[in-house]
Amino acid sequence: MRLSRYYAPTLKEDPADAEIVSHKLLVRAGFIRQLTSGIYTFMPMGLRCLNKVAAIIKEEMDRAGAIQVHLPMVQPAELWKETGRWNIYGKELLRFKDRKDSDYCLGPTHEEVVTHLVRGEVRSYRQLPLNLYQIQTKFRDEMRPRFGLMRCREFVMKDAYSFDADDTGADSSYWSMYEAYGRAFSRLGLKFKAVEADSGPIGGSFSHEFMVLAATGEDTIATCAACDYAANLEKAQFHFEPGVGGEPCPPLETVATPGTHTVAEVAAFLGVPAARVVKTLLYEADGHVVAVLVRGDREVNEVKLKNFLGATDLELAAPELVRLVSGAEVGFAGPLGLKGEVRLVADQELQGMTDLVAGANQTDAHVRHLDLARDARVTQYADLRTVVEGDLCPKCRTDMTLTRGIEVGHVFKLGLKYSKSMEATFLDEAGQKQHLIMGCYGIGVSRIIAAAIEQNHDEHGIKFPPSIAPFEVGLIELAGKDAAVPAAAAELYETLSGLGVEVLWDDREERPGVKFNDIDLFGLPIQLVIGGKGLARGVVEAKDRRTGEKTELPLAGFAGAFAAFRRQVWAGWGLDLELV
RNA sequence: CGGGAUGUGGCUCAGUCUGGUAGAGCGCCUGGUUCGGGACCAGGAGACCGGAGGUUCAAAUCCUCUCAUCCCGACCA
Repeated sequence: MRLSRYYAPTLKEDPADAEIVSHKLLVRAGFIRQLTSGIYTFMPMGLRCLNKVAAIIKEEMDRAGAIQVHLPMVQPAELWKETGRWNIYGKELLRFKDRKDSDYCLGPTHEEVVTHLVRGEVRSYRQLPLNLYQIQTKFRDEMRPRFGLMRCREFVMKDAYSFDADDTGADSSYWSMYEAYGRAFSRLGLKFKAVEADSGPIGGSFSHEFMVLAATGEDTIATCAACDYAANLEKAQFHFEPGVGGEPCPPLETVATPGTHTVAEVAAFLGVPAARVVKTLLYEADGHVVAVLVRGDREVNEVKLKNFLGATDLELAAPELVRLVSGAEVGFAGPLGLKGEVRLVADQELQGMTDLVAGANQTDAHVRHLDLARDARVTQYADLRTVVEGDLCPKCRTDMTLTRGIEVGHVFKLGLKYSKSMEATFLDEAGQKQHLIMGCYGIGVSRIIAAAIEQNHDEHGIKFPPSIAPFEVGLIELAGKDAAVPAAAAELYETLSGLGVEVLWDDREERPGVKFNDIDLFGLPIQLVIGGKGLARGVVEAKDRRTGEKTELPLAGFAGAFAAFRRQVWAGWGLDLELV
């Protein structure tokens, strides 16, 4: 492709509304333009990149035995009412009416549609297992779209849905997708990690997220350096050593602690470590008030709490409710003397602890010398806190570290949730009616582009892994007055095209600096520069965008020399040219 | 949905406090000189200052309403 005739307008300055590097670079390099909040146009370069990513994912899905379909983006409300999600999905589901005043929505996901499709056609266990996938534009009316392609309202996603006759089969479908995802992300040139994820209220099943490691990630993951344990912080467990138990302490007493609302303030005021302060949080779980106790230096993990309580709806109690239940301003709630039916649960670390400080359920007062076993009526102890750096790995008891990640894939064993609500059944070998066991598997195709850039860039621009770069080679011609150069560049372009290499040929009448900067910005993995001086010596300059290393390739026998250089560039990315 | 901020040529911004009829850099067009890491000179095009209403002799500037975008938070198959 001749750049002079292409459409890839670049910008010298960062766009004002971009915050993170991938967003800035995608706009500057002319890959995308925002149309409105969370909705982007893919320009030629961006589209090529998107297609590259999609093609690799498609190949790996096909290899894993999934079959491609294309499901409608516009979906009737009836299907969503069957599963109850029409009411529970919330505002993220963009709803509208057609001319006949019927309700519709734009598909944020396609469980209803595939299940509907399959229940009409699959009747026998002989037709199973079945795995259908699509690569499609989804729409979720996010409250706060942000970060360019990272969190859009309109985005491209690959979603697959498996249907199995029995649990063993469903597990096997799950792990087959898990493996396919690993292969796909490797081929995409990403540094990633599969982590255990919360399976939510669907229950009983399991789930993994595929995270691209990057400091700007929206998720935090806990990883073990020694073994393969890795989990989303929402889900992360740790090895717990029960304490030896506290010494007996003096009787409970109430002390005035005026104006001390936070744990830090209370600890400082009373001169005790934060770990000896009990943090009491009041939650509303499905309409019931629950008081949750954790050590003052810990954070409640709401996912763990929700799962422990078996609640579908969990949120921190509003200030008015806190005042009603504790009889005090926010900041002074404690385990003793809460009013009404309040369930009292505590983090396991507090079990057996004595001589603690806690809120007194009176404004401006706390209690000290609290012995939970002696003074309070804790219903249950459980792991309710969020993992922190240095907690021990639940598998091998090594220190864990916390890192940031971008979720680019999620595999999920759904079980019977949709097949039951939508009556998707088949006849088993015994002629018995059974519900299909489902799994769903998503990959954020457009988000992968942003993730790849977050992971691979420098001050000059993007560094694309060769497998997803819009073009593999950027060919810069530096003509000057030398009429021989354009001709040589044209010949080089033909040679490379003949080898099946995609080349973006900068044939513009621009100064060299402009060309170098644009090609760096685009992030094409291989740069070739042909100019008068090199041509006179019979060489082209080649640069590896990732490392910045330059070498010269002879024009005589160019194909061979290029092939070697190319293989080396791919290898630098951990990619095998022949396999991709 | 709460809190904060911003809307001025294609892009990045100044001007707003203290009203007097719009400016810079980049980009674009023409000509010339340049030509291996974002050139220089000369000339030029391009903005009803997000929108509506109001105050005033006079509004980008002050007031009211409204729309849009971004940031923080809550939320998140």
